[in-house]
Amino acid sequence: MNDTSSIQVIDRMVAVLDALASVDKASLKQLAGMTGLHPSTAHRILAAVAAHGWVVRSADGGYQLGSGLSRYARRTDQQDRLRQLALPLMAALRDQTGETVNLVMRDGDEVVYTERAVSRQMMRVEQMIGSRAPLHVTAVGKLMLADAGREACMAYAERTGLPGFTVHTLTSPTLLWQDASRALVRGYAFDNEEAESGIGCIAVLVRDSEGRVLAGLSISAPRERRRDEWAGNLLEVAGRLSGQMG
Amino acid sequence: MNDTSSIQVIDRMVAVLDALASVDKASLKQLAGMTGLHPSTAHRILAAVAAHGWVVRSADGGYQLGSGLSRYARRTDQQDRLRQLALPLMAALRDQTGETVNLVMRDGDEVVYTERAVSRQMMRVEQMIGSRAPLHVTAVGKLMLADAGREACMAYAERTGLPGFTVHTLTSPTLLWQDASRALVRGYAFDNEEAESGIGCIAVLVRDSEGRVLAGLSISAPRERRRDEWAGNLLEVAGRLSGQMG
DNA sequence: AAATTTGATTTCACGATATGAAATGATATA
DNA sequence: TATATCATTTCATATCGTGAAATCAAATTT
Repeated sequence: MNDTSSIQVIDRMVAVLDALASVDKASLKQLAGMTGLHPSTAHRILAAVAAHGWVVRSADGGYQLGSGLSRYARRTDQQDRLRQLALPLMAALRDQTGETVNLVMRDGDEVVYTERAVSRQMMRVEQMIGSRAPLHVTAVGKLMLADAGREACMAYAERTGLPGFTVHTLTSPTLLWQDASRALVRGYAFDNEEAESGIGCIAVLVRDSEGRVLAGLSISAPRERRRDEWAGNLLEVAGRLSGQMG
Repeated sequence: MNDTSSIQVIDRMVAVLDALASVDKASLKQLAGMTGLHPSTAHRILAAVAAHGWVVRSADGGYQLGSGLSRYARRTDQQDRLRQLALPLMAALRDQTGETVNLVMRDGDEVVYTERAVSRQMMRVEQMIGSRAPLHVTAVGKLMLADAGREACMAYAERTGLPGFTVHTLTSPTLLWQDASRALVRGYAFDNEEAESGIGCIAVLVRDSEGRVLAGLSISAPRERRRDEWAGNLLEVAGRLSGQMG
């Protein structure tokens, strides 16, 4: 890893930590050798990161990665784990319904399509992974707005002005809140051609064990092929995911 | 967190990452405010860590912790998770057998007692958490030696000289290898007063899904109370733990 | 549209700070 | 005991990170 950024010490520190991650445990000399750093420099860097619990020293003086690093990983690890756990379940859901299944996460005032299992039919709905959409035009987004509460939802409406995408887009704050809050209570939300004409969705939220929203799960299909019964399947998968996430 | 180590930038970087970890997402100005750093400094530090994937920028320019950090956390997180998962199972095992159950990890040429469920009987075996013992005098240690292979076991024997702790300690390299390798095949190992007179153990290994050894699980009891049947219980718990560890 | 504000980013001269050679300590090895 | 090996500390030096200020980019107001 010879990436170089603007701060030398940080690059070197990353090199040391990477070296340490690749071997579980190492002596100062080994680490200095692996990174090409002067032992004195490696020592100083290790002492600095050790002071923050990022590395610990075992009885024989060897260095190991410490538990202090896990506080940063929790969130991102959780997302990776969720993705991994979700993928097979999403594929199964795609096979049951024949339609595209999306795993969607929130970023600011948008949802991001994070993972998907694409329908195998000729006519199908397909979002690019990484693509984005405003909260109020997607089924998942509406659930997330509702979950954030009336106040936050209204603030969102004011902030964005609820731009219309189709004639069906909910562009009135009160209508949006009504629709969203009802969906939240019900447990699943619809998108009736609110983002794109001819396309309909059903979505549910995936939560962690403390009830915090991690992501949304949705099925996107041509409007006339969408079946309301799929809500049940979605809820079951979401429940299973919630259970599997610590 | 005003810990100060020997390297200023690293302290500041930790402060920035901690701030970021506490809020999920933040702007440059917010982070500079939270850490008391000059925006310019915060910006440079963020750019440096971003170059290594430690933080990422979302669509609206906000900073978030990135997945680049998870590579460091995997190992230590795994240990924490194992401990958490093991504790209730260990308590159940303690209640079934009435004896002390230990979760033991390897560190160099020693095993470390990491977690335990202590027997409630008047006469019981009790190791301090964090205490250590050489590999060849413990049941878990012998399994780990065998798992590392004949060569590594012999190297260990040469390196340490297999110091004797009791008259029962295996101080001959070939006897040690025989005993250990047989135990590995069988799936569980005994310690017949090899570490301390009057104390006997049974132990098994806990592995991850790829078969790597994560830890050992042992029951320690006064020699005459030890029951060979406990091996079955231990194996069942170890298997369940292996299954629950990704 | 133009003007204003706010925040992000870049620049740059300065001096604090990380550097690494060498000395010292601490342990293992012969 | 002597010798070697590795970890740690010291310290003079120049490098490297710093932060004030300038610039750039957007959002907001007039």
